[in-house]
Amino acid sequence: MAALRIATWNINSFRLRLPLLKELAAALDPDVICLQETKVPDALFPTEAPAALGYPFAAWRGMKGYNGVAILSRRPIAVLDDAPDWCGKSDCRHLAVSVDVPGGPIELHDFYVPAGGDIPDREANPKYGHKLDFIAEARAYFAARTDLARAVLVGDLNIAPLEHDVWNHKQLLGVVSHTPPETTGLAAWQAEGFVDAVRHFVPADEKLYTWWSYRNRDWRASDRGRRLDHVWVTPDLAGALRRQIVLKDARDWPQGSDHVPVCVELAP
DNA sequence: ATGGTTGAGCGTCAA
Repeated sequence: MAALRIATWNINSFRLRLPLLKELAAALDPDVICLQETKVPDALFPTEAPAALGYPFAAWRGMKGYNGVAILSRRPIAVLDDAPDWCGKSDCRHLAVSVDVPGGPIELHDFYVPAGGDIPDREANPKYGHKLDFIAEARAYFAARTDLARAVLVGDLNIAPLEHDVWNHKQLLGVVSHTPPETTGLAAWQAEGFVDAVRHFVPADEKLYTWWSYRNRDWRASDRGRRLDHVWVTPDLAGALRRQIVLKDARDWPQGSDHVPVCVELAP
């Protein structure tokens, strides 16, 4: 096959924004779509929807109210069920599949890392502690995966790791998503076997965001964004990277998510 | 420093 396009999007309610998935498919023509914050319990998942969109292979892991991940694919997938129950919470933040690709299967991980609350202090805010623990567990998991190859990791990692992944580095050093414990933790996780597929194309000194808060009156004018959504690949796939797309226009879709889709094309 | 907005699902909680 010529190319494999993998998109990731925090959809912030699968059922509410199901119509926008058609826009996403039209704009990016992805072979695989990884979603986060589906906010739909498995029993209520619209099981016919993925095929109707042109993605006959799909897997989902959801719960009531919060979290939830899903993967829609044009190519056959098989769920990999041997990953840990992260932080022992069974909270539907991770889904891993093997994607059937002519050059050999690709191991694909879809993550929704805890947002971590508002106060960057483990004692005052357990949600921040949970976030740091989650990152440490993920790092340890991939450190133990000495067999890892042809793998792609995507998702809303809820951390903007680089200085130019936020609109104001100094001002955000104390804001959850850009604090040093988070950014160093994420870098350590990535260093266990991945390269940043988007920064592979976009220089580190160039501002790049994937999320703009709902709380700004004019998100484009204020442009107080953060790069929270990521695509990583194992080094053996780095040479197969062809391009990246951050679909910024999706932030203006009617009743859109506060995150925009990120897409990477590979020639695996 | 604060508040600003959105979604799930009907209380507020989470983001």
